[in-house]
Amino acid sequence: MELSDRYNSKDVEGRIYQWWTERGFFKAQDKSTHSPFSVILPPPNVTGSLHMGHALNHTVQDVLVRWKRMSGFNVLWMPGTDHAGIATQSVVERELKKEGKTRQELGRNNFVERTWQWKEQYGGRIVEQMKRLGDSCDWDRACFTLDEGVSKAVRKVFVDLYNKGLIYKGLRLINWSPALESAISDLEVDHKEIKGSLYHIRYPIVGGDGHLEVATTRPETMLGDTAVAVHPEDERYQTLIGKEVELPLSGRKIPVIADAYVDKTFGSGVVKITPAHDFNDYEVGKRHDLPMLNILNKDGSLNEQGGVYKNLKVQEARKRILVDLEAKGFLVKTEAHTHQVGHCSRTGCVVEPFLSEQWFVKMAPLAAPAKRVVESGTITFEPESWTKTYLHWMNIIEDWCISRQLWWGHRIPAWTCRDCGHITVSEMEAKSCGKCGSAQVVQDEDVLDTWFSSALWPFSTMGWPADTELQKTFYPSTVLVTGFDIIFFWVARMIIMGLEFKQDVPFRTVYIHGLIRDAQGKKMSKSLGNAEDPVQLIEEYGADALRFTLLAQIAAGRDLKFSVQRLEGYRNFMNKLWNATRFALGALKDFEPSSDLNQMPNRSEISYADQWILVKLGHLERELDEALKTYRFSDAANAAYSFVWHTFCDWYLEFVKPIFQGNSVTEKKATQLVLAHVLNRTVRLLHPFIPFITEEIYQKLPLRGEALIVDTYPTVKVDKSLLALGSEDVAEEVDLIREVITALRNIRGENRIKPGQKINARLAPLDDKTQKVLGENKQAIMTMSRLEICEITEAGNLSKCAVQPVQVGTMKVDVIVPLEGLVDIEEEKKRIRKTIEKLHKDIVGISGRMADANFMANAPEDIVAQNKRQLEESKAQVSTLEAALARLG
RNA sequence: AGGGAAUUAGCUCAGUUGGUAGAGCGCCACCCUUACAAGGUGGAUGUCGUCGGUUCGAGCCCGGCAUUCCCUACCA
Repeated sequence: MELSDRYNSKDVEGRIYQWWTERGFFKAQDKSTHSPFSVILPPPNVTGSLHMGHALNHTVQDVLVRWKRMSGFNVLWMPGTDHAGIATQSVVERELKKEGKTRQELGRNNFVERTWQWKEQYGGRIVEQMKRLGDSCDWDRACFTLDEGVSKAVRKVFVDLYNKGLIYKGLRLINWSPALESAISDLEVDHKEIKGSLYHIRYPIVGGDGHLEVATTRPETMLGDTAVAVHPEDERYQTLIGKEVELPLSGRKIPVIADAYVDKTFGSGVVKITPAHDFNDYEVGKRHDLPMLNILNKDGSLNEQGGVYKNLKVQEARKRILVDLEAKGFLVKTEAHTHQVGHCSRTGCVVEPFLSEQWFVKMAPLAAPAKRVVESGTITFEPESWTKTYLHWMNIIEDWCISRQLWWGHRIPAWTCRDCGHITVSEMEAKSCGKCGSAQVVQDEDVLDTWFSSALWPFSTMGWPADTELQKTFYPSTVLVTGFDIIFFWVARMIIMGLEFKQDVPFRTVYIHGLIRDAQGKKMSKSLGNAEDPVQLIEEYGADALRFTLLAQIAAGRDLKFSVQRLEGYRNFMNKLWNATRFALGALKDFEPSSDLNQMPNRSEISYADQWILVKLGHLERELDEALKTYRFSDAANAAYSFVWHTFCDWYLEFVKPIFQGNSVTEKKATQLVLAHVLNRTVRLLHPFIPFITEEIYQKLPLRGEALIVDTYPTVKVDKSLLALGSEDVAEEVDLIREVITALRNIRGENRIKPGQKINARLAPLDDKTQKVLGENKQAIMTMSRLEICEITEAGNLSKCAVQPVQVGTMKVDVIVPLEGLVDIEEEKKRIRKTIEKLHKDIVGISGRMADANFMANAPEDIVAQNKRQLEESKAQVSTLEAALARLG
């Protein structure tokens, strides 16, 4: 069983994942004596492919899920995919277009059938990509938002809300996407800054010879003007209020009204009012009972109200109207003007405010309880700062337009009676009118906003409205992990629906992570061409490396910049771990594990280094536990990284080498046992972060259970017997040894002594304890600093010597290297002077403080004592160094 | 306009209760030392944006300012 000297993720990941799946390790129990832990995966669009945002989002969830699974919880990670109304419909329409067909030609039923076929064929792609990343979801429970069960929930919710008067149909001004020929919600509108123009236009006053000058960015909407408005207190126009003006080009007469909405200082202080095509004007129109004149067709062209401009698209009509206005002398001037224009987040087209019959959810009564559960802390946001944003939004929430003029989605369960016009809303197909009994009923053509079904996801996936064991066990879920961009689309609406239909919140904690940006800090997007493909990166660097890169950088709700360079670094980390294992397995070749995995060595038999690594392992376990509990993933990842590389590899394995090469069988056996345990424990600790490599390693360990993924997660509280073998005191002693070795290496390095050249050293301990510790670790010091002779004795003559004082806790030693015949003395003088300078800086600072009566009077005793000690020691070290310097001549 | 966040080494960022600044990458020097050159050892680098306040003591707490970013809402 030879391991290659490079970790090759490609050989490992697919095989391991398949094995986990076959063994059913991801499965949740409907009912269990173990505490539940559940996470609902934000269902990605079936049309989608995995992007870096998913990679980050899923990695976080997988870490939590694996950590809890190993900690003995009954874990459910509920996966699924979203039908994504518009996105999916567009994909299929594009396909049809290639065949020269349209969905209208196909007809609704055939089109929907065709879309299902597309979903069956391609919809699984993103799921496969999720598996590449290592997502340990309970795949057998995977749902799709158009599944029969989920659809049933959707219909029930719709009907219930309708019966409660919380869903209504109404003629309203809504955001209309001409490209989709559908309504979209406020949230689906992106405001972009556009450099446009402000046109000043004359509206002649009826029965007078003057005119009013109106400023507008959208001259074409004047065809739909039903008034002009001035501020009620604007002196300039007092006499005109109540009079009429004539609409240029059409000659239609409209009133001059007064409304406080008008800003006297902007433009001319006169506003044209187009209630059917502007949200503010709509409100003004309602206040003044103005006619609402719709001038647009569904595709964004002008309708018959447009007169000679009929059938022209908005942009074209605008140009023609401007030409005509100019020709007839109505256009006063044109100013450059930048303003915000709404764009459809799906198609990018300019959104038109459009008067149309739509279905709405009345939000105010539903939002109130959803606000309270956050205010009261029943649901907490992590990081907490999002609470404010959430509450702010809930305060200004408007009714939610839920109907879409699409074919792909949940069709609205409402039937209109041809005879009496009554609307029958029903979970089952309505065969007759609920009022007059007529059989002439037709179902509403529209489908529901995709987010409507998403809002029910936390319980619709668990079998609701049926009363299932699954819901009893796992609802509410424990934590929801998502980006801030869908707090309002999704999180808020899930809270609302959960409270309304389950009488309980859908989750306890909302963990919000940031966005992934490129190395320059730009948002990753396909159109910018800077989007990294996670699947490609997994191919090249491995899923573990990618996961670790994301985890190491994720800081509470802040965006993170992704760079391949960093990914490479963590790929190297995987390799480091792999090679450490390779070494350890070599050292454990003749290791005979006891049948009892819990068998521990005797404390008296294990080495200093063994005790030290166990102490450090305990520290790591405490750090990881703390970090994971508080969602500090980067802290966790960094602690793990540092332990593996800088504690385990750099020091422990080096300390242990002489033992394995030595003659003491007892010592060797004890160290083997410790090494085997430490390695086992390390991969268990790292598994949630880097599941593949750790499972692969685990399967090769002499000490192991059946599968790492279901082994227990180590904490300082469980399996205490191993960690109890470490002693903090001994660990400090090993830290002294490390410092001594570092001092010797420093002397070598700075004096340019060749790594291969052995040198002699004198260690002058300044107390008995240090003397003993040095004596017992002499071999390690000699090996790791490449010494020929190592004397532990008093300092003696310092002539022609490099000197470095070392101190850890109360232990102190001067590290001395005779340099006779070795090096340029000047180099060593420089080195010593540098150290003295550093110490001097300390001394000046501390002496200043000690001389300050205020400090002495107010600072706590231990701080004063610490300063005092530090000062004395620094002074002592300086005098040693100065003596050495003097002897160097 | 309102709200939020950020400003620490060349770059990306940690720094959880105030007690003399850390990591990774990059950089410099030396080394293919039998786990790993995707490696080892050593080294250099910071008036912690700015001004003031609280404190014996501030990267951290408070206030002002500057710059940058994000969100929400909009001026026709």
